[in-house]
Amino acid sequence: MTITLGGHFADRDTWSMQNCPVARTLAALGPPSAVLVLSEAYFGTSRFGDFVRNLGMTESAVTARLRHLVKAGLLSREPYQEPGQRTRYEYHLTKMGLDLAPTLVGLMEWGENYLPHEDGRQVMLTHAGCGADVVAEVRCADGHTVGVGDIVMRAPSDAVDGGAEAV
Amino acid sequence: MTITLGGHFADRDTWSMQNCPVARTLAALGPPSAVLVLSEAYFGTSRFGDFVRNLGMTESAVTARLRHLVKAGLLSREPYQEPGQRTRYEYHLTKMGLDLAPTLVGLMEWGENYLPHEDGRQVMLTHAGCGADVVAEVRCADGHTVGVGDIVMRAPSDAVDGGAEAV
DNA sequence: GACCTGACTTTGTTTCGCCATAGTCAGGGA
DNA sequence: TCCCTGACTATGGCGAAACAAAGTCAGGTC
Repeated sequence: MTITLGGHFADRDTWSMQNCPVARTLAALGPPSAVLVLSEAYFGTSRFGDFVRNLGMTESAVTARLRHLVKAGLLSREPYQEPGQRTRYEYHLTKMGLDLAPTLVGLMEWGENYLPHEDGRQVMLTHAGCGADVVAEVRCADGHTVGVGDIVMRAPSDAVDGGAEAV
Repeated sequence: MTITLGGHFADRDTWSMQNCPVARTLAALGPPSAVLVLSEAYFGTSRFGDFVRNLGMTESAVTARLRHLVKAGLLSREPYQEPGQRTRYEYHLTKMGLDLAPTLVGLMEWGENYLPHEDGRQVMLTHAGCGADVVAEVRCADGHTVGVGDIVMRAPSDAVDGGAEAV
């Protein structure tokens, strides 16, 4: 079961993965440790020392990751100042960073479902509003849950053609 | 806006990212190139030579990535034989691999939304059943769309307590 | 057995990322 | 200015990953 390649993408041999959107996103993110830094930001961590302590990474590695994520626009670096102390900076998720929520939630759920901690599941994500379990899903704009086999990949111009066919 | 840390996770200083589910998933996936290999499998590619050609990676790199993904259970290695030819192997997504769809779709959408190709958006994912656009979303079991700020992270035992409070 | 060739292994090189460690910078207060 | 210390820089070492290139393996057919 795979994504159906339609229109422009129907012939797999005629297009390249080079510079595909997934690759572009991965470049913006950086190495796996960057994903962990981003996760940490999702958990509310914003200060340098806390990232270092919570992630168990060295200061130089955290510095490099944070810098890259700020440059990529996923985090913003904002000054703060405790009374009587110097100006420091916090790292906050930008809208760009927040929009990776399905990806992050998907990674977390997958890990809990397939590679649980030896003591079993450790993390539940729930909806503050209603208490129900939270997951990342693939859906369509009409609200259907879409399996991989029901996904069609096309070019924007192809989509227009598809609409014409529906008429 | 971040995930709310509840119950067991409320005090950020008392738990560690070490061996968290996201980290476990990332370890199972491997380096960014492994994500591209997995994406390729989502596009329907299954044969060694096609992975190599479509990804523009060397044979040895593809070999290493495929082997790791098979070992992690995301891909299965299945024999096939064209008439008059030797037995070869195809690499197919397992259920474990398929369940990373929200993550993969999220990466793709994010890339198209924030880092479009110079010629603009290249990829549209649509629902074969109704033609509507497909996206990865964070939702709760009751069907609500959940923003990051409305996500509560708790331990499974906490969730039980939460239920008691609701009563 | 020889041949074919897809798939994989090996080797050397380069690059990158992370670590440990030492040192420097920066922005306040005293 | 000095002191403090959070944040960052620099350096050397190591491992992983990817590449280029060469070589080997494996499962058929003839």
